[in-house]
Amino acid sequence: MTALPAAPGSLSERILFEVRARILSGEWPPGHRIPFEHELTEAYSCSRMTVNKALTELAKAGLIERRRKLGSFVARPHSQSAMIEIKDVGAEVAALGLAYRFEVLMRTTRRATRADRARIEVSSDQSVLAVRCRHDAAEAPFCLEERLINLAAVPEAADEPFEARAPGPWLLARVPWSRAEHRIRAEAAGRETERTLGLAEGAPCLVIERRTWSGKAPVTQVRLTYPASHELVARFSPA
Amino acid sequence: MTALPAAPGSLSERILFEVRARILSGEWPPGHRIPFEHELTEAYSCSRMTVNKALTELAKAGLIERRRKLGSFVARPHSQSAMIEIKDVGAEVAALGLAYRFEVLMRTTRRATRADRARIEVSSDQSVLAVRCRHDAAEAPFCLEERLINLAAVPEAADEPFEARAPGPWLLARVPWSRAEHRIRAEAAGRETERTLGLAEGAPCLVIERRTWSGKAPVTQVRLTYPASHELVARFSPA
DNA sequence: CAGTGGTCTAGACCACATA
DNA sequence: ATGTGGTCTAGACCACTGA
Repeated sequence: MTALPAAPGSLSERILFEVRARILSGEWPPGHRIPFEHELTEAYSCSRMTVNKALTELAKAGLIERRRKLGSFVARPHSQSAMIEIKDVGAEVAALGLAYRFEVLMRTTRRATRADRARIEVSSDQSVLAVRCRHDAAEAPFCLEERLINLAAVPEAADEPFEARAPGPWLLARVPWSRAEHRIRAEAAGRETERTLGLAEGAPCLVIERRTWSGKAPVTQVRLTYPASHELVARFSPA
Repeated sequence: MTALPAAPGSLSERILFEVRARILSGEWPPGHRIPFEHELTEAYSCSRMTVNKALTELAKAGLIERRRKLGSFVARPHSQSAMIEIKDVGAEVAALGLAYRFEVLMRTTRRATRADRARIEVSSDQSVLAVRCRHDAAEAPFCLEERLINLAAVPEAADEPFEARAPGPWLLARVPWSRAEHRIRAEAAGRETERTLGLAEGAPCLVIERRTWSGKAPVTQVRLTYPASHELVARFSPA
């Protein structure tokens, strides 16, 4: 085993970092059996719990696979997968260092139409609140938000004007969400979008749709439309 | 405390699930102090390590914040953030149940041009391999791949024809990556893209750019262009 | 059957932040 | 000074799985 750079904090973290470094550097390639727990216990002069904590975390991160009786093995990467973070629009603009504001363009309460029910899982006799917002960065249109809120799940929303806070953060502070589904795609701007965001005809837009549930109850569906200049960025390291 | 549904597996997992259920249900709202470790130790008749394991995981997932002397508190959600998974193109097509094939359209080795260096962090005297591929699903164009490979980091790539395996999986199996950066945006198709994917002029496309490093060395940069019909989908639950 | 990981215990010492 | 969490120990029992 070659020398390794110093590692941080606790002992179990150090073990985690050093094993991970050997995997990522290729010194321990996929399929390689890493030392048994009792061997690492000796190597680091510590108890098995400490080693186990590090290896359990590596296993949860998908870097190793553990098999009883056989040992722990460097995992073969299954998919070139990665994770990307999708932030709240206001926070996103603030992170860019730009002045943020939003304006509610439309706000209607209605029985769920057929189109609504395609967007959010409510029955036809339930009421939804439909909101359309424009988010601005540095006084320029930044994003169009089209949202449905299930009033059966969030009855207080019926009386909320969304003047101080945009619907997104308002809901976030109020309803604990347990599940979300995102869809991201490119789309040509429709007439409504062109007008609101000041785009040319058929300009490409980035569309993010998010549906949110609390337990089994659907809470909200939102469609965020950005001009093509907008980028989603994500940095990701394994584990 | 109200009754809770049965929970899985180990005791520490049960504790994790039950505390999380109370947070997600809103029974313990943001800012609420959850029981001290020694209280949960009593409630579950177990040792502190077992409780600590569950709470440490909740803290790492961002659901609670722990402060010495004060206790553990339900976190106020900072950003309406979520994670999305980006798979390998071949795996993606296979997951759709469609026949997959790919074709290498172009393959050139060259000293890094100015344009190359904007895409991947190499110096002007280093060589890169530029590859263009078309990925097909069910005999129809699915995705255009434009890739640069840093030959200083992956010299074997110079002699690889990418006939059996596409560059993505080939690299994945060969180079352990430690860091990746993704950018996702909408774009109007250029002339090259229109022709390769069979699109109309200026059709909106979803573009995913990924840069990958192994340690500090840049390995590859890839640009995947999809027609607008393509969607990225992600389901996400906290923790 | 033997050896691995999965989980838990009952204690311990320490750092840290409040009071 | 006190009480919390952060970490670790030195054992233990069990389940699984290959030989």
